[in-house]
Amino acid sequence: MKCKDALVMELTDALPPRADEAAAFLKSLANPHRLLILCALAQGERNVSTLIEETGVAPTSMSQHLSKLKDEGVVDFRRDHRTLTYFIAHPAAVEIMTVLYAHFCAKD
Amino acid sequence: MKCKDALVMELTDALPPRADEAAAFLKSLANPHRLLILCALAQGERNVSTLIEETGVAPTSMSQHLSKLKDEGVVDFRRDHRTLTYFIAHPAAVEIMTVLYAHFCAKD
DNA sequence: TGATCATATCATAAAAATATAAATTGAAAA
DNA sequence: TTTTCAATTTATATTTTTATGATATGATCA
Repeated sequence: MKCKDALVMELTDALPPRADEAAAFLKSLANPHRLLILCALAQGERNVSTLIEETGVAPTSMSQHLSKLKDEGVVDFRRDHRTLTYFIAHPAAVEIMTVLYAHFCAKD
Repeated sequence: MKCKDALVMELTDALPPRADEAAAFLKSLANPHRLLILCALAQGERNVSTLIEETGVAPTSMSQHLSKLKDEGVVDFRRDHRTLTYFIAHPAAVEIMTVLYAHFCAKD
Protein backbone atom coordinates (compact mmCIF):
# COMPACT_ATOMS: atom_id res chain seq x y z
CA MET A 1 0.00 0.00 0.00
CA LYS A 2 1.32 3.39 -0.96
CA CYS A 3 1.51 5.78 1.98
CA LYS A 4 1.13 9.35 0.78
CA ASP A 5 1.08 11.21 4.03
CA ALA A 6 0.74 10.20 7.67
CA LEU A 7 -2.00 12.74 8.35
CA VAL A 8 -4.08 11.67 5.36
CA MET A 9 -3.74 8.02 6.47
CA GLU A 10 -4.96 8.76 9.99
CA LEU A 11 -7.70 10.96 8.66
CA THR A 12 -9.08 8.44 6.20
CA ASP A 13 -9.01 5.68 8.83
CA ALA A 14 -10.30 7.62 11.80
CA LEU A 15 -12.87 9.96 10.29
CA PRO A 16 -15.29 7.47 8.65
CA PRO A 17 -16.51 6.04 12.01
CA ARG A 18 -17.24 9.62 13.09
CA ALA A 19 -18.78 10.70 9.78
CA ASP A 20 -22.26 11.15 11.24
CA GLU A 21 -21.09 13.39 14.07
CA ALA A 22 -18.70 15.33 11.87
CA ALA A 23 -21.37 15.87 9.20
CA ALA A 24 -23.90 17.02 11.81
CA PHE A 25 -21.35 19.51 13.11
CA LEU A 26 -20.56 20.82 9.62
CA LYS A 27 -24.26 21.04 8.79
CA SER A 28 -24.81 23.26 11.80
CA LEU A 29 -22.33 25.75 10.28
CA ALA A 30 -23.44 25.33 6.67
CA ASN A 31 -25.93 28.17 6.39
CA PRO A 32 -25.28 31.79 5.39
CA HIS A 33 -27.15 33.28 8.33
CA ARG A 34 -25.43 31.03 10.82
CA LEU A 35 -22.04 32.00 9.37
CA LEU A 36 -22.96 35.68 9.84
CA ILE A 37 -23.93 34.95 13.43
CA LEU A 38 -20.63 33.14 14.04
CA CYS A 39 -18.63 35.97 12.45
CA ALA A 40 -20.26 38.38 14.88
CA LEU A 41 -19.57 36.05 17.80
CA ALA A 42 -15.97 35.60 16.68
CA GLN A 43 -15.46 39.26 17.62
CA GLY A 44 -16.78 38.61 21.09
CA GLU A 45 -19.88 37.53 22.96
CA ARG A 46 -23.19 39.16 22.01
CA ASN A 47 -26.75 39.20 23.27
CA VAL A 48 -29.56 38.18 20.94
CA SER A 49 -30.77 41.74 20.20
CA THR A 50 -27.28 42.78 19.18
CA LEU A 51 -26.94 39.73 16.94
CA ILE A 52 -30.27 40.61 15.31
CA GLU A 53 -29.09 44.18 14.63
CA GLU A 54 -25.66 43.18 13.38
CA THR A 55 -26.80 40.40 11.08
CA GLY A 56 -30.27 41.50 9.97
CA VAL A 57 -31.68 38.06 10.75
CA ALA A 58 -35.31 38.14 11.98
CA PRO A 59 -35.88 37.40 15.69
CA THR A 60 -37.68 34.07 15.33
CA SER A 61 -35.18 32.89 12.79
CA MET A 62 -32.32 34.02 15.04
CA SER A 63 -33.70 31.95 17.93
CA GLN A 64 -33.96 28.91 15.73
CA HIS A 65 -30.43 29.31 14.36
CA LEU A 66 -28.98 29.86 17.84
CA SER A 67 -30.87 26.84 19.08
CA LYS A 68 -29.42 24.70 16.32
CA LEU A 69 -25.90 25.97 17.03
CA LYS A 70 -26.40 25.33 20.74
CA ASP A 71 -27.69 21.78 20.15
CA GLU A 72 -24.51 21.01 18.26
CA GLY A 73 -22.28 22.58 20.94
CA VAL A 74 -21.03 25.30 18.60
CA VAL A 75 -22.24 28.10 20.86
CA ASP A 76 -23.35 28.40 24.47
CA PHE A 77 -24.88 31.27 26.44
CA ARG A 78 -25.21 32.70 29.92
CA ARG A 79 -27.99 34.83 31.34
CA ASP A 80 -27.07 38.44 32.14
CA HIS A 81 -29.98 40.22 33.82
CA ARG A 82 -32.75 39.65 31.34
CA THR A 83 -30.67 39.22 28.23
CA LEU A 84 -28.94 36.10 27.01
CA THR A 85 -25.30 36.44 26.07
CA TYR A 86 -24.12 33.95 23.46
CA PHE A 87 -20.54 32.98 22.73
CA ILE A 88 -18.64 30.46 20.62
CA ALA A 89 -18.09 27.29 22.63
CA HIS A 90 -16.44 25.02 20.08
CA PRO A 91 -12.91 25.89 18.90
CA ALA A 92 -13.39 23.89 15.70
CA ALA A 93 -15.96 26.46 14.56
CA VAL A 94 -13.35 29.21 14.39
CA GLU A 95 -10.90 26.84 12.71
CA ILE A 96 -13.46 26.05 10.01
CA MET A 97 -14.14 29.77 9.51
CA THR A 98 -10.40 30.35 9.20
CA VAL A 99 -10.24 27.80 6.38
CA LEU A 100 -13.22 29.46 4.68
CA TYR A 101 -11.58 32.86 5.01
CA ALA A 102 -8.34 31.58 3.51
CA HIS A 103 -10.09 30.09 0.49
CA PHE A 104 -12.97 32.50 -0.18
CA CYS A 105 -11.57 35.85 0.94
CA ALA A 106 -7.80 35.80 0.91
CA LYS A 107 -7.49 34.72 -2.73
CA ASP A 108 -5.47 37.55 -4.33
CA MET B 1 -12.62 49.16 19.75
CA LYS B 2 -10.84 46.28 21.36
CA CYS B 3 -8.72 44.32 18.90
CA LYS B 4 -8.46 40.71 20.01
CA ASP B 5 -6.59 39.16 17.15
CA ALA B 6 -5.66 40.31 13.66
CA LEU B 7 -6.93 37.10 12.03
CA VAL B 8 -10.29 37.26 13.79
CA MET B 9 -10.65 40.90 12.68
CA GLU B 10 -9.98 40.06 9.04
CA LEU B 11 -12.19 37.03 9.22
CA THR B 12 -15.19 38.83 10.66
CA ASP B 13 -14.87 41.65 8.15
CA ALA B 14 -14.12 39.62 5.04
CA LEU B 15 -16.21 36.51 5.47
CA PRO B 16 -19.75 38.00 5.74
CA PRO B 17 -19.80 39.21 2.09
CA ARG B 18 -18.85 35.66 1.04
CA ALA B 19 -21.23 33.94 3.46
CA ASP B 20 -23.43 32.53 0.68
CA GLU B 21 -20.53 30.97 -1.23
CA ALA B 22 -18.84 29.72 1.92
CA ALA B 23 -22.07 28.18 3.24
CA ALA B 24 -22.75 26.49 -0.11
CA PHE B 25 -19.27 25.01 -0.03
CA LEU B 26 -19.67 23.77 3.56
CA LYS B 27 -23.10 22.36 2.73
CA SER B 28 -21.60 20.29 -0.06
CA LEU B 29 -19.36 18.59 2.55
CA ALA B 30 -21.97 18.39 5.31
CA ASN B 31 -23.33 14.90 4.72
CA PRO B 32 -22.07 11.61 6.17
CA HIS B 33 -21.95 9.82 2.81
CA ARG B 34 -20.12 12.68 1.13
CA LEU B 35 -17.57 12.70 3.97
CA LEU B 36 -17.01 8.97 3.41
CA ILE B 37 -16.52 9.60 -0.29
CA LEU B 38 -14.04 12.37 0.42
CA CYS B 39 -12.12 10.22 2.93
CA ALA B 40 -11.73 7.59 0.22
CA LEU B 41 -10.63 10.21 -2.32
CA ALA B 42 -8.18 11.70 0.20
CA GLN B 43 -6.21 8.44 -0.16
CA GLY B 44 -6.06 8.89 -3.90
CA GLU B 45 -8.23 9.08 -6.97
CA ARG B 46 -10.93 6.44 -7.38
CA ASN B 47 -13.40 5.37 -10.03
CA VAL B 48 -17.10 5.28 -9.23
CA SER B 49 -17.32 1.49 -8.79
CA THR B 50 -14.47 1.53 -6.30
CA LEU B 51 -16.10 4.37 -4.38
CA ILE B 52 -19.34 2.38 -4.25
CA GLU B 53 -17.51 -0.67 -2.88
CA GLU B 54 -15.45 1.25 -0.36
CA THR B 55 -18.27 3.37 1.03
CA GLY B 56 -21.33 1.16 0.63
CA VAL B 57 -23.27 4.04 -0.93
CA ALA B 58 -25.81 2.91 -3.58
CA PRO B 59 -24.95 3.68 -7.22
CA THR B 60 -27.65 6.24 -7.92
CA SER B 61 -26.98 7.97 -4.64
CA MET B 62 -23.25 7.96 -5.37
CA SER B 63 -23.83 9.67 -8.73
CA GLN B 64 -25.92 12.34 -7.08
CA HIS B 65 -23.40 12.96 -4.33
CA LEU B 66 -20.52 13.13 -6.80
CA SER B 67 -22.53 15.50 -8.93
CA LYS B 68 -23.15 17.79 -5.98
CA LEU B 69 -19.46 17.72 -5.03
CA LYS B 70 -18.52 18.46 -8.64
CA ASP B 71 -20.98 21.37 -8.91
CA GLU B 72 -19.31 22.96 -5.91
CA GLY B 73 -15.79 22.35 -7.27
CA VAL B 74 -14.88 20.00 -4.44
CA VAL B 75 -14.08 17.14 -6.79
CA ASP B 76 -13.38 16.74 -10.49
CA PHE B 77 -12.96 13.69 -12.71
CA ARG B 78 -11.31 12.47 -15.88
CA ARG B 79 -12.36 9.69 -18.16
CA ASP B 80 -10.11 6.61 -18.23
CA HIS B 81 -11.27 4.09 -20.85
CA ARG B 82 -14.85 3.58 -19.84
CA THR B 83 -14.57 4.45 -16.19
CA LEU B 84 -14.61 7.88 -14.61
CA THR B 85 -11.84 8.64 -12.16
CA TYR B 86 -12.74 11.17 -9.51
CA PHE B 87 -10.30 13.17 -7.38
CA ILE B 88 -10.37 16.00 -4.87
CA ALA B 89 -10.05 19.33 -6.67
CA HIS B 90 -10.43 21.81 -3.84
CA PRO B 91 -7.65 21.98 -1.22
CA ALA B 92 -10.05 23.52 1.33
CA ALA B 93 -11.92 20.21 1.44
CA VAL B 94 -8.91 18.39 2.91
CA GLU B 95 -8.27 21.28 5.30
CA ILE B 96 -11.84 21.04 6.59
CA MET B 97 -11.48 17.27 7.00
CA THR B 98 -8.26 17.85 8.93
CA VAL B 99 -10.09 20.13 11.35
CA LEU B 100 -12.84 17.51 11.74
CA TYR B 101 -10.25 14.81 12.39
CA ALA B 102 -8.52 16.92 15.04
CA HIS B 103 -11.76 17.59 16.90
CA PHE B 104 -13.74 14.38 16.47
CA CYS B 105 -11.04 11.69 16.29
CA ALA B 106 -7.87 12.92 17.93
CA LYS B 107 -9.49 13.80 21.27
CA ASP B 108 -7.62 11.61 23.81
C1' DT C 1 -23.02 -3.13 -35.46
C1' DG C 2 -24.98 -5.12 -31.67
C1' DA C 3 -24.27 -6.33 -26.89
C1' DT C 4 -22.25 -4.97 -22.61
C1' DC C 5 -20.57 -2.36 -18.92
C1' DA C 6 -19.90 1.98 -16.18
C1' DT C 7 -22.15 5.69 -14.97
C1' DA C 8 -25.61 9.33 -15.23
C1' DT C 9 -30.33 11.12 -15.46
C1' DC C 10 -35.22 11.09 -14.56
C1' DA C 11 -39.22 10.61 -11.68
C1' DT C 12 -40.92 10.29 -7.35
C1' DA C 13 -41.62 10.10 -2.42
C1' DA C 14 -40.11 10.97 2.21
C1' DA C 15 -37.53 13.69 5.43
C1' DA C 16 -35.17 17.85 6.84
C1' DA C 17 -34.30 22.87 6.71
C1' DT C 18 -35.92 27.51 6.61
C1' DA C 19 -38.86 31.56 7.16
C1' DT C 20 -42.78 33.85 9.08
C1' DA C 21 -46.62 35.06 12.18
C1' DA C 22 -48.79 34.22 16.55
C1' DA C 23 -48.57 32.83 21.19
C1' DT C 24 -45.74 31.90 25.39
C1' DT C 25 -42.18 32.19 28.97
C1' DG C 26 -39.83 34.24 32.55
C1' DA C 27 -36.99 37.83 34.68
C1' DA C 28 -37.19 42.49 36.19
C1' DA C 29 -39.03 47.11 36.73
C1' DA C 30 -42.90 50.03 37.99
C1' DT D 1 -48.48 42.25 41.54
C1' DT D 2 -49.00 43.91 37.15
C1' DT D 3 -46.57 45.34 33.21
C1' DT D 4 -42.79 45.18 30.22
C1' DC D 5 -39.21 43.39 27.63
C1' DA D 6 -35.95 39.84 25.77
C1' DA D 7 -36.10 35.82 23.91
C1' DT D 8 -38.20 31.32 22.89
C1' DT D 9 -41.70 28.12 21.31
C1' DT D 10 -45.42 26.68 18.41
C1' DA D 11 -47.73 26.18 14.09
C1' DT D 12 -47.44 26.17 9.33
C1' DA D 13 -46.03 26.67 4.57
C1' DT D 14 -42.22 26.45 1.33
C1' DT D 15 -38.02 24.78 -0.27
C1' DT D 16 -34.25 21.68 -0.20
C1' DT D 17 -32.13 17.31 0.55
C1' DT D 18 -31.90 12.51 0.18
C1' DA D 19 -32.92 7.77 -1.30
C1' DT D 20 -34.72 4.57 -4.59
C1' DG D 21 -36.23 2.33 -8.89
C1' DA D 22 -36.52 2.79 -13.78
C1' DT D 23 -34.56 4.49 -17.84
C1' DA D 24 -30.92 6.49 -20.69
C1' DT D 25 -26.21 7.50 -22.31
C1' DG D 26 -22.09 6.50 -24.25
C1' DA D 27 -17.72 4.18 -24.66
C1' DT D 28 -15.87 -0.35 -25.70
C1' DC D 29 -15.69 -5.18 -26.88
C1' DA D 30 -17.23 -9.22 -29.50
